[in-house]
Amino acid sequence: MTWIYTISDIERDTGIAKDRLRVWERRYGFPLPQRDDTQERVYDEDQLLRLRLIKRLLDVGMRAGRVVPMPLEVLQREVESVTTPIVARVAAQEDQALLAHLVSLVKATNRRVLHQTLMQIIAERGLADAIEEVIAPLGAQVGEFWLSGQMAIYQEHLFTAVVKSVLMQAMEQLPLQANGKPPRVLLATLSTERHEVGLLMAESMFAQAGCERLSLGPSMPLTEAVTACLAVKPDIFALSFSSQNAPKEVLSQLRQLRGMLPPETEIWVGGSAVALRLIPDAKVAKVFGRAKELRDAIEAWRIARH
Amino acid sequence: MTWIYTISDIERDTGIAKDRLRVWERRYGFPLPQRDDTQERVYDEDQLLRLRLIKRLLDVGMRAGRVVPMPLEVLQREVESVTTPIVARVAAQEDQALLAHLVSLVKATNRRVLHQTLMQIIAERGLADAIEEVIAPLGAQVGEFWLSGQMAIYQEHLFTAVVKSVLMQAMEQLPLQANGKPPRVLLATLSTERHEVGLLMAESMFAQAGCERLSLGPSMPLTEAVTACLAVKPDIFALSFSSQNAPKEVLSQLRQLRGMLPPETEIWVGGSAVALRLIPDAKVAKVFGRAKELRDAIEAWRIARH
DNA sequence: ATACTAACTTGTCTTAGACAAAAGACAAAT
DNA sequence: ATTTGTCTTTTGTCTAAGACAAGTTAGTAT
Repeated sequence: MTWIYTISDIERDTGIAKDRLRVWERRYGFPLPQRDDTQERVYDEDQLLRLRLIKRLLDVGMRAGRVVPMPLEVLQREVESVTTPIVARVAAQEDQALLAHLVSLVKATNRRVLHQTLMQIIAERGLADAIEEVIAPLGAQVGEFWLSGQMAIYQEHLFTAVVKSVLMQAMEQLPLQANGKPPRVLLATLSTERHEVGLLMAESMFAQAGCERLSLGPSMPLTEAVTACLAVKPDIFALSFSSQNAPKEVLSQLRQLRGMLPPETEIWVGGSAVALRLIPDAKVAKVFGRAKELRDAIEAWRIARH
Repeated sequence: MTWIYTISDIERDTGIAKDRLRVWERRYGFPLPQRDDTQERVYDEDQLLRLRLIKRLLDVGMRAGRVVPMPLEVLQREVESVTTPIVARVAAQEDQALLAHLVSLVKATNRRVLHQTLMQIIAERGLADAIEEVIAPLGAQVGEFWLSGQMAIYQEHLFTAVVKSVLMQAMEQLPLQANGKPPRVLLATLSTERHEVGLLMAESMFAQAGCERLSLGPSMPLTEAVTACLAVKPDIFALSFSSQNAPKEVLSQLRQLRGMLPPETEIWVGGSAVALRLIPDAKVAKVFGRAKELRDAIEAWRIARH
């Protein structure tokens, strides 16, 4: 079965605005969709696939003029060279077999066994290490498979659903005595961000450290996040940005936030958004690349403040 | 503090496309935003509030030409007359005090007590009744408060986060022997839908009935939902549509689905979308207005098939 | 090397016109 | 009294090309 898509479909799927698609067509000659009987654009599967890859490369900071005209094979090579090192980096050698097994569970849509296996890994290694060593790398790998067309979207959704459920369950099962300690943390994701898993992983790290936490969930408008922060007055406002976010958007939002929040509220950010690597110093926000840094930082905060 | 908004901000917040905002301005004279130094539209808080109410009325089927020019007070009256009966209907008299208490917990952002109270209610009444009698009505009430400006968005997000966590926890705690029975159910929300809670409530009902279930989570593209369904081959494909969905969009998606799925796969839909009330017969999909109907339908399915 | 300016890139806004699909109105037929 | 068919109006979304600001790169001067 081969599908065709309207410009709205393409916008919804890729997150590339209609205006942007039209102007690429005008400037770079791609995508050049067919037209239907009323002269409206009709895109095909190949173009959608290419556009997904293009979006990924733009998200890591490449420029449209270079990326948009690339043929499919070049795009695939570039995307692979961008994502593979990340996956290789995050997973330790001895866990590669485990990861391969988990990936096969995702591909087999075996929800129950996947859930059980992950819960068991958490029980063995502890929540923080399980996230750092297994769940986060697995997420990166699933994302890569989806992007390269080796995994259907529904399998990726299934994986996300299982991880959400596992993390929530694990947080509830943490020993109660480890609860309610400072710092008080408010967690959220800003309005453009729809990926909830990164936020849940961060929340899990705070939960394991016994912090008093309040998660607003995904997609808070910036102004509302400020309102929430002024009402809740947390010690730390923690945000997660996935690689789907445009770098300039991320930086501008963070700068706005820093300006609107009282200086005693620290802003901590994490996630795979490239923009985070560009944040110059700790004046705007504290950036976390790996889960373990977060654990250390909570420790450091407690020593500094108490 | 008073904020101003660009046309992009308004689109993100209300879900009304830029084109639509511009054409309303041309045709109905509202919203008539200020212009900044480069002649770009600048909207204010009042206009945003009015547009939110307008969106709600359009979602229940009113026409733009009538609704868009309405002054604020009329809009508020209309919205109230549309939502109040729903809230009044779903909550039993004896639970009104409990609901008021829960609402006050949401307003006080008291996550922990809200979570505990809801878990306790589930323990007392069972998952299905707790949803039907308390959680669903509470959700309707929170939504109404948000819409009328009596509750901040972050409080609504907080409520959503707590409900998600409570339902997931409750599902995990269900007795194991009640698991894995037919019908096999695949759950999802289509691409335009971002509200996950309705889906979780449905999943909870299936879980309590012991069904083997697989949730794909929110925002599946239609074509991918079909792919998933063909791969998983469930007895029932369950979908949730919130009132945010445009009626014609919902109906068209359901008709497409019915055409693409094998006839032995039943389509069950629920949620507050108005379009669902328009579905003529059971040929396209089975519609559920209340949680209890779902329980009966599962029972009926089992009797019919086994 | 560093800093400053100039040129280029790129996304998003602008305009106004066209049109298809949905909804409403209304008459004719059952 | 309800249904059916046709005509009109409403409404959202598409189209085009131009403008421009913010970001990036390149080139020159210090």
